[in-house]
Amino acid sequence: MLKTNIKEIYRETDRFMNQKIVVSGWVRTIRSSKAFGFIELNDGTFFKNLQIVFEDKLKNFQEIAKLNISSALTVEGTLVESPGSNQAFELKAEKIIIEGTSTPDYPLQKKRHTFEYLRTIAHLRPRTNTFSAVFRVRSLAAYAIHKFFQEKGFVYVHTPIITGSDAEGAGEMFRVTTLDLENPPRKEDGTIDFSKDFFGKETNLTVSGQLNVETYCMAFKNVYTFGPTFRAENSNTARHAAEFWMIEPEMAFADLRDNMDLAEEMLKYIINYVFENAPEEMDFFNKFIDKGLFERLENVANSSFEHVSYTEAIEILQNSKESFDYPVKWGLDLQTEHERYLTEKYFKKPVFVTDYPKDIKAFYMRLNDDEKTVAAMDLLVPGVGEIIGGSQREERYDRLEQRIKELNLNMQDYWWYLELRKYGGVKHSGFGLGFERAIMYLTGMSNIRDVIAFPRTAKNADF
RNA sequence: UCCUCGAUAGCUCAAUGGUAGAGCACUCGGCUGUUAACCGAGUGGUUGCUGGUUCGAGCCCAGCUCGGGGAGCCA
Repeated sequence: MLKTNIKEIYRETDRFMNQKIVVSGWVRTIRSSKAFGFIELNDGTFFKNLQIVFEDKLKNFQEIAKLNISSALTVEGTLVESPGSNQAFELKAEKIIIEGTSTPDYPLQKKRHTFEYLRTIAHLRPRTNTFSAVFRVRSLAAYAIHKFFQEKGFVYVHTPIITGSDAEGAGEMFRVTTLDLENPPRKEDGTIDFSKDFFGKETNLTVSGQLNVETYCMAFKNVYTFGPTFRAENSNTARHAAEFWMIEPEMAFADLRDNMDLAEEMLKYIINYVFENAPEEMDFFNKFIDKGLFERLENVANSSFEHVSYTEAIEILQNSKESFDYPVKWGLDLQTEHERYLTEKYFKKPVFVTDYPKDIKAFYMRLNDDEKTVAAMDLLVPGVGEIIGGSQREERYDRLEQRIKELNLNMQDYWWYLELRKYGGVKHSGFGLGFERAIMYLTGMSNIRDVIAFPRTAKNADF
């Protein structure tokens, strides 16, 4: 008797055909008549189910026929060719052991549910086809990212989750404190005395590992972080979460062009890896979630990404016949409608927009020779929008110091960041990839809440 | 946070200001190859919350809560 899982049966069918096997899994649906019935069994190892045929010669036939959905079973039997048209093989049951029962009020029907409803049962939704596919792809994509960087010799750095500085002003932060909020210690002037707090200073959850990872970049040359990130923005969109995962590579001796090449190579690598390792899941997305998915991803995997400077992008937008709600003018940031036009209508593929005006970008980005723009890049992709944001970093001590002053940031907070420029500072570049946005792009899922297991968004931290 | 649409049975949705309905799920019965199985019968409701208008409110008005879509912030 061969104990196996359903993935193996699909992948190595010949090895199991006409053999006695044992599988354990959960009931997705039961169809029964007087003397026989069919069970769709899913054991979690594979997207597809295994059809079980059971007949009334089983001692517990009546009991099996009445099982509720999601009951857990161990089935012994022989794998045989199936006369049905929807599956090549099926398991003819000789013994069925009920491992765990379910009840009639099981909230998941055999019918389609809305994603909104499934969010209210986040503990059960991984049992649905869609979430089974999304979260297997998510796992594979995470592995592909590590594989990609490790194969290139990048060192994985775990940057801190709790931070003592407002790293880059990248957004509102979540406070970390052990102070009694009802009655916090106060200084003589009435303000809260954070020297009494756990760390002896104000601390928050990180909004980016970038500044920390740059320190390891100057020691290991090529590094990356991959971890949770927190933004306390009151964002109510399908693309924002308060807790999300971000990949941030950083390369020494690399300019903006090297940076973009890495981003492009990485995205293509992930796409190819997922296609190779989750073909059934990708098929499902293409059929039921986003009918243009294959075409789009194949287009991306097989073509070169576009490159356009911010200044050129402004000209393209100004010369277009589109009527935009927001003004297009050099110096103003691109609006979502502008980004969509560029990537979805004009280029119809991923496009890097580079060299933005310095006033709309972060302090650490390298000032270009024109003194007006910085070596920044955003990667825009059809359907999702901005998926990557990166830059070549300002490696010149005096320039960086000047930018910190100009923006009225506290120089003291950046002393160690500045010292990287003092002791063998070299040109270096990096970017941030929003992991959930990458998963949305890979699967065609349109809401970030449906590509992260337990989404944390404004007014929602259930489960 | 702003704009906009919405909230009715377990789920997905109907219902001119005048008796709250369907499909699916569920329960019972039938069915010897099903594929969201099929056929018959049955159970199931404080119409999101609070207040108002009206002889009468699921429907009209106000506020609130939550959700969808769009925008801002960004990844």
